[in-house]
Amino acid sequence: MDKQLKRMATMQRIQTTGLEIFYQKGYFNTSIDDILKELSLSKGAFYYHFQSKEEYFISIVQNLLFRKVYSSLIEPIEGQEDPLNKIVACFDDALETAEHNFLDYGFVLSNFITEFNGKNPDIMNYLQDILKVWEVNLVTALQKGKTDGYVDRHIDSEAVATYLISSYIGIRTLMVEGNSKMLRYKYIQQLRQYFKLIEYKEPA
Amino acid sequence: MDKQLKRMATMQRIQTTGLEIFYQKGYFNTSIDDILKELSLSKGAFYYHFQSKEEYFISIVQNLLFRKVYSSLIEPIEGQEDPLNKIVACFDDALETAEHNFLDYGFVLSNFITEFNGKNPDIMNYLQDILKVWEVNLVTALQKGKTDGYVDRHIDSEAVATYLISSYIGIRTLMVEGNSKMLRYKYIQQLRQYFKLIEYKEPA
DNA sequence: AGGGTAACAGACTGAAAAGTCTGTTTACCC
DNA sequence: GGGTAAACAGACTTTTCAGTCTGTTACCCT
Repeated sequence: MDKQLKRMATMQRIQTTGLEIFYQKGYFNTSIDDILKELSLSKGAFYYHFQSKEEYFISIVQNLLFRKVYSSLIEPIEGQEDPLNKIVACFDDALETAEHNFLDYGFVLSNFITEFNGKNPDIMNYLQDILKVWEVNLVTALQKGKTDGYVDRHIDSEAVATYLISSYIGIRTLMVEGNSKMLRYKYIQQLRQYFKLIEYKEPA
Repeated sequence: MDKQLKRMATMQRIQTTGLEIFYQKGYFNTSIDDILKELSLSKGAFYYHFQSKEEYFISIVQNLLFRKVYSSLIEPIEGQEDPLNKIVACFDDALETAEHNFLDYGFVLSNFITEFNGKNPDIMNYLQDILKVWEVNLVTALQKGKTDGYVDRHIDSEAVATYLISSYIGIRTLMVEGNSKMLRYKYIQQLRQYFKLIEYKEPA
């Protein structure tokens, strides 16, 4: 195989597996050996490609996590008509993947934010940047919804975006306890209710 | 000092400091030595009172965390008239203490749930029990609100309770990034909006 | 007052984990 | 096909940490 390609492939492999295990066990509770065992790879290989555990984790955040959050939670809404329904559909999709124990990257993100809060400001910045992109994009979608006649002009888009993200993070935290199907159903139900307040009303 | 009292006092001291440091640094990232250094106490003293780090943590959850969650988030609502306004006031209070970097126990709880998820089922049970008590109590308050004429009879109390807890946990996760005053304001604003849907409406 | 036990001190042990270093294999180039 | 550097293997070092163990102090009871 081409060496450049091989290098890329190996790094990808190490990062992908790392994200899964860091998510499952937490950063501080996961050893490099845990990941290498899963990969049947040696220490030498790892430290050939990455300088340290921290630099390795940051590369995962930037390369994998950011892109995944973008493609699963931002792109499906970006530039679309009818933002409210798109948001509901997008959140519901993400929660469904979470139900089947796959990675739900919005939650992975908030999980890491919780873990690194107050412990590693450097990593926190990278994580919060993703959160900001998400928030900015929701605000943009809501504003566009106003001009397109889908969203009530009087609402505070930033407040709504904040409320949306917080409720999403919260419901995913609750979903870890198991009864996730019911929780998802209840959550989406209440989200639709909430959106009734926000949607454009025909002027009387 | 009476020996029994001294024993209680020392254990309390160890537990209180432990909760603070575990919250700040995380369970897995905190060593017993960290806590003992803060207390100027020895290993011998610690292991005289507690069997292991795990048993120690569980005692903190049951003795301190449970009671604090109860007194800060459950008791203020329990049995009161006008549950919706009581809930807003209670959440606002808790978020205000969080702003000043004091311990907000609802968040401490969800923090630990995030940290122990998938890692320690035993501890998870103790944590989720607290969450259940919180939820049950909100449901009860909402139901009582229905009979007392404060809450719309058509709402799904369990769904609302779930939504409340999740949004609270979520907003606290977001508040770690600093701009907490604004976040709190936006959150409470949207919460009031949401409650307009739920409150009792005079029959036409 | 002094024996006994609870409460505590702190050195020690063993395991785990991040990172290093030296040696080996594999792929590319001439 | 042999030289070279990239890619990897794995033993080793150093630190950290949970838990142990032996010794010491403080308090209580008779």
